[in-house]
Amino acid sequence: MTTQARRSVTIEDVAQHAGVSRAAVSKVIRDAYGVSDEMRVRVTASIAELGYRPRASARAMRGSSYTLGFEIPSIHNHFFPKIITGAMTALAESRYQLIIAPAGPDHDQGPQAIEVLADRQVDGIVAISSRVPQEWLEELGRTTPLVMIGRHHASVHYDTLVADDIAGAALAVRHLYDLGHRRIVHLTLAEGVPDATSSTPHGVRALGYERVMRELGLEPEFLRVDPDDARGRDGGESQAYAAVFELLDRADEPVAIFAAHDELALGVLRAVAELGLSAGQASVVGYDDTDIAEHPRMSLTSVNQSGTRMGAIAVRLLLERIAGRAQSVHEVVAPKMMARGSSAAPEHRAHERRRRTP
Amino acid sequence: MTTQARRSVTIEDVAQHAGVSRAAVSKVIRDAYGVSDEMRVRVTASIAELGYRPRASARAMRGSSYTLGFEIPSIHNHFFPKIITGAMTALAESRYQLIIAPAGPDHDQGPQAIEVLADRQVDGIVAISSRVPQEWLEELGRTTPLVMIGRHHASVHYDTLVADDIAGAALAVRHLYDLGHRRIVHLTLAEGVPDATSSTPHGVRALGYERVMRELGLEPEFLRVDPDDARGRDGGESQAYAAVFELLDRADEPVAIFAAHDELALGVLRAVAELGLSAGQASVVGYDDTDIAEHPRMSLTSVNQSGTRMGAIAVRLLLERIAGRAQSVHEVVAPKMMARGSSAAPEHRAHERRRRTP
DNA sequence: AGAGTTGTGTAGATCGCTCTACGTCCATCG
DNA sequence: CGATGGACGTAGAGCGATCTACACAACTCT
Repeated sequence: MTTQARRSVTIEDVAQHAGVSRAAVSKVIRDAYGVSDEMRVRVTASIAELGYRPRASARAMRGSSYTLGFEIPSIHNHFFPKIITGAMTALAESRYQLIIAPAGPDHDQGPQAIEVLADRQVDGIVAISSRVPQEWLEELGRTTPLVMIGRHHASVHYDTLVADDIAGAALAVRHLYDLGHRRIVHLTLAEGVPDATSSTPHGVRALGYERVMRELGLEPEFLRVDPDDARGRDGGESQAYAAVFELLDRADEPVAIFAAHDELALGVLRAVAELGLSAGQASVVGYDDTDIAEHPRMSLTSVNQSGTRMGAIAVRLLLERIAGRAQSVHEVVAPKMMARGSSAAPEHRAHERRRRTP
Repeated sequence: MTTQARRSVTIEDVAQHAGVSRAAVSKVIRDAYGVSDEMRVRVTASIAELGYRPRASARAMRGSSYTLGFEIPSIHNHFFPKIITGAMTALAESRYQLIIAPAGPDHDQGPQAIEVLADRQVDGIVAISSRVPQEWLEELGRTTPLVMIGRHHASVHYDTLVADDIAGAALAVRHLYDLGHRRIVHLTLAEGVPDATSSTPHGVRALGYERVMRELGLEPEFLRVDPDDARGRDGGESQAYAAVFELLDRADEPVAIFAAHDELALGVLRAVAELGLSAGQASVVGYDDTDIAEHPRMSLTSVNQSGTRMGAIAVRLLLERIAGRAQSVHEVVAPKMMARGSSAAPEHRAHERRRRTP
């Protein structure tokens, strides 16, 4: 294990050490056709002895970089780590490595993080950001294998993977309805926020919410927050808190709140906690079933869209694409309801009319 | 904005379009010396018109890839995103991009994630994993700018950045002592787990704990968990839960538990919640002050080591290194106590001797 | 005026790998 | 026995950038 400090060991060094050509070494490390057993053994030994590691950037120039890139819109939303975990597990035995490019705090940096990956010549990209124009993605998908998570529209040049958000929203609303709630408010992103178009998870959840509410003969009631308002990099938790605090403070009857994702739901729970309301007085349902939801102190009812499975599927789709599949695929996974303590049968507040201000 | 689908636009295309040499274009994009205003304008225009983006892998072959790599040991520990956030903010105005390589679920993959970054020819690496041998890092630091977070030992070939874990542990213990607690248990990682040597955060916290306990005339009492036991990728939360459940179930007197990090503390809180104990009966202090600690439903007392600041400092150190600084630096940041509801003055349990089993 | 400076641009080598094309050896076959 | 074809290796071009020279003006000094 002689390691020379100055310049690190290249394929040339290995070739010389093994007494063969560069091409031969290349074949061995790529497990390509045309290598005898004897040669494979010899080269492998040299590689080990010299501690050689092929440089991804050099490989990327002609062949592949053996790297898959994941773009995640926010490093704070605990849902994304689930996807990554699923992806890493799926990738464990493969020769591919995974790197993550987080989108910057300025949310308009939609494509930027994805470009970072493309510039790095990754062999394929999984992206989640909903704030990226469709055409832009089509363009990218034309040259790079691409899987978009959370796009309800199928595409020609890239694969899409999405949870059935209509069904998920229905699960949430029905759960609350079955508990006995009749005032069910949907907390979601402000219109104008690019996420909220109909093809995005939030947009579709809102749609599903509205649809089920009407089916149930209830009047939809939206509460919208704009996470961009906050320079507070918390994904809307504090906006949700403020908006819901006001709403709940005003309300005298039981209210159920269906938040478009757990981050928002946490803000809701904060307001509920500060107002000292019970789950019956203010029921909360989140979306994503992030790790923390299950904690007994949180006990947040949430819709699970199995992030780990999505991560694994995304990887599978991407590898298929890289392997050559031409036509695009649109996969949909089914969500599950996770009922917990934050939602309960409606319970009327004591008659002393309480009102507080933050 | 004519974008040719087939082969993407290279520096050669830009050069031809602008009627200059490749070298000239290269100078412009690197903002290098020897470009006239007139040329800069012309080239910039061509770049914009063609939608040219330099490929990081090609750049990396001779120059730099303008990429910094962050290795994080676990995608689940909510402390690390804080560091990333700080780093991204610090990097916002620079030409450098940030990518993340998460360590795999198998914890022995210490160096692997770091190697992934090194193989990608990043210009510098910030790594957090404590499960990497010192010599290995020295070797790496010899060839690549490297900042290690959470290493208490200074090094010759890389910079180190650490919070004062002795002081942090003292803050935690003193806080509990001042509340009136006398039985203060330290929940930390099992010996044998590589993290727990004296140079790692957990090792040093344990050391600090022991030291302060003795100063206060109290007997240290360790409770150790081994996160590797769990194939449960939860960073020890479930082990912590199990261990503490048993301890608390047995105890009749108030117990204070100082957990080595918030992830463990959440497990403790889970046990506390299930046993229905008050903060006075079982006080909990965590470490890292992750986002969730501050939530009123959690209200976890925790030691804050300002992850965002650490991220920003790490970036600064790395950029200094890249710029040429030769001798290594060892920075220490001071922790802060965040007292919240999970810790309270000891309160004796009601006399009916309760005992439950999971 | 000749010799330095600057300032600006280009040519061409080079980074470390992969890939195509081709050469060689050897066994098999008509 | 020469042709055929498969197995195994090698040579050398090429990927897209950067970087080191160096050329050529246009100025500025003696």
